[in-house]
Amino acid sequence: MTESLPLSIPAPQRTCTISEGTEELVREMLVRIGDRWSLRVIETLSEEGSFRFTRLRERLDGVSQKMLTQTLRQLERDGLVERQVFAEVPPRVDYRLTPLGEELGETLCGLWMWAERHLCDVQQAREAFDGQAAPAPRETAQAVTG
Amino acid sequence: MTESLPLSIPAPQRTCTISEGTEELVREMLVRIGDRWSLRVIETLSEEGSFRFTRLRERLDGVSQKMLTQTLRQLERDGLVERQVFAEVPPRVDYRLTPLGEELGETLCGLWMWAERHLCDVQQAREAFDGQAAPAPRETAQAVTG
DNA sequence: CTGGATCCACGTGGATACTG
DNA sequence: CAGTATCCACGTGGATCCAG
Repeated sequence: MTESLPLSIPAPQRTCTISEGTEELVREMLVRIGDRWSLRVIETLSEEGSFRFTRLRERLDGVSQKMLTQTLRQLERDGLVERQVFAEVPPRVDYRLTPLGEELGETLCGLWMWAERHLCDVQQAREAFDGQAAPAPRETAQAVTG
Repeated sequence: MTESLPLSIPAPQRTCTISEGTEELVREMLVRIGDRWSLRVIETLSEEGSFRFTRLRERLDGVSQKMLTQTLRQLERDGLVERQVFAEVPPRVDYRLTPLGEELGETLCGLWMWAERHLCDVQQAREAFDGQAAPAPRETAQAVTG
């Protein structure tokens, strides 16, 4: 298990060497894009470029106005999404991914493919876990004798 | 970003659109490992192999007993973490990553490196966003004169 | 059309007490 | 030592109303 440290980081290139903050940021980003809508926003914008508010909301069928606004604000704050406001009547606002957001989307692709590869594995693991939870007290189910 | 990817990912140009269930699973996994402790559990187990409950809890200083148990259960349910119960007194339980969990950890490495590369970018974006929120009504900051 | 503000339901995480 | 159960605080997401 020491042949490859998956989560250890080789060598930072940037001047901001904050190994501490990196873990924090990773978790923050996971939480951020793991919320109900961010991932779909990134996916949609990544595939089809620019979207205006209402059009985007239609695409993410089920999202409330508040949540879409909130989601877009958070993504914008992290520099992942860019807002372009047109001084028109009625108001028009376009949203699109920044280069930073696009790169994150590409990075997410690795996770995407992991999920695709192991979708069945996870589902089976869950079924097995849930299945053995009911019939037996599982605490002693696979107890090892020495 | 093909040169820095740890996995043999074929350089996606855009978000890879796959099946419905995959997106759901991706979001689930993001939420799961994005919670307060899962990422650290995976990281710790990935780096140092097997851990028993209390030892692991010491490592994740700050985690409550309930949350560690809950976190481990969820990871176990998804087939990412394996439990080994010893029928001893006092009780002993060892936790370690499954191959599936290790592969996920490796996949997460891509995200990790993204965060490392763009830690400054994100921080600056946040400062810029928060900074312009107060002084100006930002809605008309980059408005287009149509 | 865009989106801020408010009220509310619910899930999650933490502290504590107790069990095997 | 490992784990369950309970109570509680808080954040998050949704519905709705209101404003530019």
